[in-house]
Order: sequence, then structure tokens, then C-alpha cells
Amino acid sequence: MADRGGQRLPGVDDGAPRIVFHVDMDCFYAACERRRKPALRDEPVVVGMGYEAGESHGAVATASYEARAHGIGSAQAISTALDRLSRVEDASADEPAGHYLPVDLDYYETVGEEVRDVLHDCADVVREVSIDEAALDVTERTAWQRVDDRTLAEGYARHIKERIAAEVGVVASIGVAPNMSAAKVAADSEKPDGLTVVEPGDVAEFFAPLDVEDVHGVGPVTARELREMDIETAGDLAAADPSKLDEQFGDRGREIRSFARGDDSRQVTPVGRPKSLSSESAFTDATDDMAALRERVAALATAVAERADCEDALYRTIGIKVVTPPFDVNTRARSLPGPVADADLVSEVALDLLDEFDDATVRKVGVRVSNLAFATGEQASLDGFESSTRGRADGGTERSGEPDTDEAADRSASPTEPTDGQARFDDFAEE
DNA sequence: TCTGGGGTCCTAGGACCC
DNA sequence: TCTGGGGTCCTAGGACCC
Repeated sequence: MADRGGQRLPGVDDGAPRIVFHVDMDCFYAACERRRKPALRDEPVVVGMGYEAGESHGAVATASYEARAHGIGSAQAISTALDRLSRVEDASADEPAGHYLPVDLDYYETVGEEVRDVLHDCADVVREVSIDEAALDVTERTAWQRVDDRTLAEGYARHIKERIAAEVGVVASIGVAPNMSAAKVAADSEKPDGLTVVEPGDVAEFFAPLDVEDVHGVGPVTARELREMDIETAGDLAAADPSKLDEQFGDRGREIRSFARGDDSRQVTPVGRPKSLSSESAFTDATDDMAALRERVAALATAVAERADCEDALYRTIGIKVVTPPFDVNTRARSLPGPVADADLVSEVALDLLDEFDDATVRKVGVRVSNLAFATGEQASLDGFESSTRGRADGGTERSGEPDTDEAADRSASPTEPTDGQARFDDFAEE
């Protein structure tokens, strides 16, 4: 598959800077809606999730630039967005200016698929970061070489933008840089319809004036702590005393400092299998109605189990999330002796974990399965998979025997396991 | 920003093992 | 029983990303 760029061994540096493109669709959900409803072009468009038609509950997923001009932004409460749209000049109370649409992920997924087809056609290694973003290693397809004051890489990026516009009908911004972190920041630096090239020698200079919060891995909390240390810009962070950062942030300190310098040694690799699957849902008003909570949790458990099924995933840990006002996140989880795929069990365990919160007021609940194992397609040999299942199925740890007992001995010690890789359900009836 | 939904990774403490 | 040291797994929470 990815046999050109992908052959390179991790950590091996042949000296030549790589060429990474970060491709980011502009206002992707809104762009998808416009693709199928051309009348929405040039109009303020707000795509919101977690809301029912006619209500003002939920949050903004994507706002078009026309809507952003009125102060509407991502993650904003729908009520605020509607309020701001209704204040637009030619809006009436009944009919606010602009268009408010609920998310239609299935449709965006099909559009995203078309974009991915183009990207895979244009690059040897593609890392799909999300439905609307991807990192590409195109080192083998283009070059940093300049022709007429422009790099070949810039021309290639432009070609990809044009293909996406022509073949899919949505607009992408692309950042071009020698690594993923710099390419991402470059893509964000000019939107919409941006194309920003940061050549290998210019990376540090490009980062220096940026706000610390623009650095990958620096969120609101870390940014505040950095500002308290008088570190305001990426340049400040790049020049900061590593031991001080280490003291404050541990390993993450070194990482964000090197990102701020424009250094990022991570290779572009395709995303692997998921590590967890979850589903959550908020109540319009916080509730202490235990019956309603149980009903919601049971429905989420069913949904999660179904998705795990679709992905051929077995899970060994089942957990819940309970959010109480103002916004306290509580999680509980229970691990099973071996991987299973059993919807009833997900429900049962989730509801059992929920019992602890029987006198809580709850605004949001979630169900998660993790510690995933995949029945098919995983490169680990079936032998390895089975022996690890067996080692745990008796309720002990894998190392429950003598130290360094070999796998053959381990295997013969538990002769009665099922053959499909699942532990028996009664194995964990105890707890 | 009174806050939707789906993820990843890291850390810290406790249980338990040798 | 105390002390010492190395290690894994599990749970819960936090920060971050899109």
C-alpha cells in the first residue's frame, strides 16, 4: 500500500527535510450543506448539533464565515447563535437572517470520502486526523526546490487544492512545511482558501511571533500557566529554560517547547485502530430522575455495542461518564477478565456503575468501551491473541504463573477456553 | 463560551507480584 | 515483621484535539 514513503524506518533521518502537507477543509459541515443546497452560498450558515428542530438547545458545530462575521463561533450555545443571527439587519423576529441546520454526519462522511480519495491519489502516506483534516507526506512526490521564486511543493499543494475544489466542490486550506506540527499551524494561519508554505529554514522564524496557544498541544490551561511564567509567544516558549518547563509540565514541557521551535520528529503515519468507542448524550435540563437516566444509559450502551460490532471490535473494559452541574465529569469503569462483544453485558455493567450516582443530578451521561481487541485484520498472530485471552480468563493476571513461564506452558494450563477469542460470560459473573 | 459529541494521551495512586 | 527495589495492571481525572 503505502510502500514508497512508508518504507522509511521510524527515527531514521536521511538528512533531507521531508515535505508535509496539512490539508484542512474550510467550514467543512457548512461547505457540505452548500454543496447540496447552492442557495446557501454567501448566506450565513450555522450547523449545530445536539438540538431538536425548533429548539435552541445544543452547540454550534460549524459556522460559515458570513455567520462568524456576526460573532458566531464553534462550540457556542445555539441559543447565543440564534440570538446573534436574529440581530442581523434585515432579520425579523420570526425569521432570523441566515440558515440554521442540524448536523448530518452521514452526508459529511460521504463528502469526506471523496476528499480522501483525492488525497490518497496525491500522497503515499495519508494520516486522517478527522473527518475534515489530514496530514500528507509528499516527500517522494515533489521537492523543496525553487523555480521562479516558488517551491515545487507550493505548486503541488495548489494542484491538490484545485483537484478538491473541482472534483468534490469544497474548499481546502493547505499548510506546507517540513513536519506535521508546522504544517498544521501553517494551514491554520491563513483561512479560508489558504496556502501557506514554510520552508525548512524558515520554521523557527514563522513560529516566533505566534501566540503560545497556537502551538500544538497548548490549550487554555497550559497557555494560562505559561503566561504566568511570562511566556506569551511561541518564540518565548522556544527560548524558555527547559528545566523550568520540565518542572512545571513534565514531559509535555519538552514537547511543546520543541513544537514551538518548529521541531517535530513524528513521522506521518496512517491512524491505526481505535482505542475506545463511546457515545454520550446531554439532557435538556439536568435531571435526577433515575429511571430516565437508566433508560438513556441503556440506549447509549446499545449504540456503543452496535458500533463495536460494526468495527469487529471486542472490548475488555466498560465504563460510564456522568456529568453533574456545574460541569463535573465523573468516570467509572470496570474491566472484564477477557475481551467480549456482548451488548447485554455493556448495558448491565453500565447500569451497575450508574447505581453509584443514584442521588445525583445529572446533565450528561456517556458509555464507553475500551481495551479493544480486533477479531479480524490485526497483524498480531491469532496465537498471541488467544494466549493473552487465556492468561486473563481465569481472573488472574497474565503473569499469574511462575515468572517467565513460556507461552506453551501457559496455554496448557487452561484447556477449556472457547475457541472464538471471547471469554465466557460466566467468567466474570463474580464481579 | 454556562458548555455537544467523539476521540487521544498522560499522570498518579493503589493493588498486587516477585 | 520490617526494609528495599522493580514491575504491571487498573481506575479516575485532566488536558487537549477536532
